[in-house]
Amino acid sequence: MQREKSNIHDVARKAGVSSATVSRVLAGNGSVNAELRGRVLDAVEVLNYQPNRVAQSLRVQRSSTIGLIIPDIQNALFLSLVRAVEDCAYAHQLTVMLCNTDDKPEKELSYLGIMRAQQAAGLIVVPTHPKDSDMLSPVREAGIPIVLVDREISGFEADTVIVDNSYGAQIAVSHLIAMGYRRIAVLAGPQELTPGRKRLQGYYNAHREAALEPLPELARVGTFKRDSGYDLTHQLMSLPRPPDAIFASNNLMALGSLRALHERGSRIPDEVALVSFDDMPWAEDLNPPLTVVAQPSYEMGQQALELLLHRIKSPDASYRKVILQPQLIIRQSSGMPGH
Amino acid sequence: MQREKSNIHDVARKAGVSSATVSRVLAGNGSVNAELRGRVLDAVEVLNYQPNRVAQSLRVQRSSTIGLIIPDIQNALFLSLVRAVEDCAYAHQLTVMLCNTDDKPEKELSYLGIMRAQQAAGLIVVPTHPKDSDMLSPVREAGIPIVLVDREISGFEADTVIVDNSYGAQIAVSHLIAMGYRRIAVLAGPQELTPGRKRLQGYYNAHREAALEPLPELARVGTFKRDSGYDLTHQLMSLPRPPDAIFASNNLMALGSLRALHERGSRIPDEVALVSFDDMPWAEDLNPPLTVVAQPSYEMGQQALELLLHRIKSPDASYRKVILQPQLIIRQSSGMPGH
DNA sequence: CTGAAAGCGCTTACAG
DNA sequence: CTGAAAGCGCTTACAG
Repeated sequence: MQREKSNIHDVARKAGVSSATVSRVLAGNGSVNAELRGRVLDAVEVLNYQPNRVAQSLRVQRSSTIGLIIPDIQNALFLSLVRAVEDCAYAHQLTVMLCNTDDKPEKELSYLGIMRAQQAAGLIVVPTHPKDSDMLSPVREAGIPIVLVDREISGFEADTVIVDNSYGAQIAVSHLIAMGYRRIAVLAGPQELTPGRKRLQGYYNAHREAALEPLPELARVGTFKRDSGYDLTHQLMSLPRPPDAIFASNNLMALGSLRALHERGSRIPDEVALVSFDDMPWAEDLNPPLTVVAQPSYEMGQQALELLLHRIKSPDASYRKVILQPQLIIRQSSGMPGH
Repeated sequence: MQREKSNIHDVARKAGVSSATVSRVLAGNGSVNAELRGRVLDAVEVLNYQPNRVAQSLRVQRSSTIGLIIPDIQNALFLSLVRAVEDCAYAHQLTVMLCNTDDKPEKELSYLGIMRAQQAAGLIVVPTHPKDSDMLSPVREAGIPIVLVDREISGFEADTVIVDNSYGAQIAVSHLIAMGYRRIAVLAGPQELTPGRKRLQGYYNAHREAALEPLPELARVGTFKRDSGYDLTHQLMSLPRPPDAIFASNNLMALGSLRALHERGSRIPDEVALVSFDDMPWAEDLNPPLTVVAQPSYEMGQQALELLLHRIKSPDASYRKVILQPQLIIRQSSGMPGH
């Protein structure tokens, strides 16, 4: 049982070499005589030595930790994203620091400071606010690469991974139109951020394409939260002429909407259809199974980490934007079995 | 725009004091003359100085990061746990490193090594294997406190947060018995770990209490995964005399079971009831809304962090075990509307 | 190919 | 109350 932690000098002493040589062997930098290398490796083995990452980080001025700054892990989109980032990071010997902002700029700012103090190797961030550029820029200028996911920020060019939001919303709504629905409501997200705005645009685009006049009272703007979807749905269904279909702009809103519809005893999709942006692993088990526009969230995480790794290696390369295609998955909440 | 990162000496120079004084002011250790303190604070402000956490960690031989080692964040139980730990850690100026083991001992071992190299302030771990003591002990002996969550490990006494698993399973199964079900199947988890074992015990206890003979062919042992719940349910329902109720030992198994039942067109709960261990935020929106035994998972995370903080402060205090009570939440999957 | 030495940015006895 | 100095464990020019 090796109680005392050994450091590089212990290894050096045991192997009869200098600590520089130990470092070279372990890092694979520079060439080392085969015999010395063998002695070093033996000593490492015997002492169960593992380099101290903190010391390494201080010395090279960069840690092997990446910060993952997202609104909330309880949102299925980010859940899958987190898993992807963690998987890829693990494969690259990086660790990930999880930061939930709850979409609050002050929390984001706080985390940004911590990540900087922590010398993060890089950051993957879902910005909380259109003006995030002000807090993101100093961090990047301090030498920490940043890749943006899900949302774009004006005045802050950066490596970015997004989904074609307006297209996604459009295929969802077009599908509803094709199924015969004509009074389609939209539960829109915040219009300050790209996903909320683009998805609402997609909703209008689908109407335009079908030469349908969108009904102003059926377009409601809320937040990407469960409660918002819940409240908005109750409002909508209390209208003198309620909608015959609802397009929810994200998974949380859809869940809230579903809850409200169940409370009212609305039959889905006979009385009102429901389609959601974002897939969830349990979407098929909901009542009824939910038609969704799935974002390739796992892939988004993978791509984000790849962009980040590339940026770390080549700080001056030009920025890349990866736009992934969402996909319509038709389940029962948008069928019209009664027709 | 402060491009260059400033260090403690820059601040000291600007304030006309030594770096030791700057350190004292910022850390709040030792008393510092009010005027000097003011000058330091001003300099910090002007230079937008933030102490380098890596250097701090190296110096004090302990980082302000805690490692959270769980099987899989996609499991609703751990999802909520992670959120709780992150919230509390944030309140205590700690960051959390997320590590998914997929219940693979080799991944756990690897992460343990990394956390050690990272000088983690402490670890919250859901052990993957009954023999985990062998890998956990060296880490603890190296000075990193560990608190166990969800599972206990023989030969490794430690601060622990668990739920009363056998009680939870028992109230779930007793509820089914009370509802009139008599052929109750159990989808049991791995018997090597406490949750799987205790929940199966609870299943038997409920039968004993009701003076009912459990039917051997209805007790199936699998893994805590979706596929396992799915496969086992298909097997069970293909029996000459299938069960009239199923108790799933965790949320993932329940989801798999639900899927299988839907595929077979089994009517729930008329034909077969389903009760699950673990609540999920969307359990009420499933088809049908799922009766569950809810673990207070958020609270488990809070408690775990508290135990850890206490352990860090008092390394030699005696170990504490927190046992939380699960709670039965009756929804429609266990009702018998047809009777 | 190898080693002695400097230094990353802090904190904390130690001395005054 | 304050400062000079040592040292945490590494890596990497630099010299040989």
